[in-house]
Amino acid sequence: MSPSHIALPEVGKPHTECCQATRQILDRVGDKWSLYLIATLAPGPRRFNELKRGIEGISQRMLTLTLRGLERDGLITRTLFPTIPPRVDYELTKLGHTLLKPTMALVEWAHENKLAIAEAQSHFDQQPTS
Amino acid sequence: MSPSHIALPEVGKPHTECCQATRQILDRVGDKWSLYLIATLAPGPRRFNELKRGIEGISQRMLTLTLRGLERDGLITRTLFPTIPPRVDYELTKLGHTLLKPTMALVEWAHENKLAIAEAQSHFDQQPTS
DNA sequence: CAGGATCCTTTCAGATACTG
DNA sequence: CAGTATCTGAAAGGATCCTG
Repeated sequence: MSPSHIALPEVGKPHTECCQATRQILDRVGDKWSLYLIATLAPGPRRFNELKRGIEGISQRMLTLTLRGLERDGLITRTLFPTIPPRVDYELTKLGHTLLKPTMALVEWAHENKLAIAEAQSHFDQQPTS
Repeated sequence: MSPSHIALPEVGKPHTECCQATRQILDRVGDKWSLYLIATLAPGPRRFNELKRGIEGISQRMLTLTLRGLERDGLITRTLFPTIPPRVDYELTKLGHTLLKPTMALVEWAHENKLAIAEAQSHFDQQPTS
């Protein structure tokens, strides 16, 4: 209910509500396959089996579920061509494209800092089990 | 024994590789509690029970695990004061602070588009089960 | 105070078989 | 081709008890 323009509150404030919207997005963007799909769809529309072949390792089930989730959030569209055999195109919506930008910012951050992170990890893992 | 490093099969697309490193980050940032912790730690160091009280709903177990993960990634530091009773301060590292910026971009995106998303969702949920 | 160890329930995700 | 339905093992996560 609070019309907060700041999504991440301070300690002590009931921030469950304002963070909830963000968590939804991050759950979506950060889940196992959504990012791959968004990236794969960035250049243009793709068909179901194109995606399945393009994203190796994804199961049919997870591809379907992830596509449904993205579609439900309005990030992609699903277009059915009632031909025989049927053809379905998936494509990023405008909303999906706007998500691309902040997502890529995070991608760049990850790329720029992955060495530092890997270093921190291996250093942490070498710590004696105190 | 098992392949400890993620070896995503070659797809022929360069973005696959960058997504793999990114997925690690997004897994971290997008998991259930990390964002709350990073946000809560943004203003300054906090103690264990401060965090526990400040982030309503988090269990002790998940707080500990999430803190360990963030520490392992070099995003926060853990400082033990060997007093009695003991005191532990958690604080964002420089790396952690740099993550704040791209994260906030995503947070803002989420905030700006949550209405559109909610709308898309309710519209999707009203679709006849065809 | 700041956790570690354990149990136990829920959820996730892969494999498989079937359909318009 | 583009899915749906079901089963099952794996993993996440909460609750609880115990410790330096």
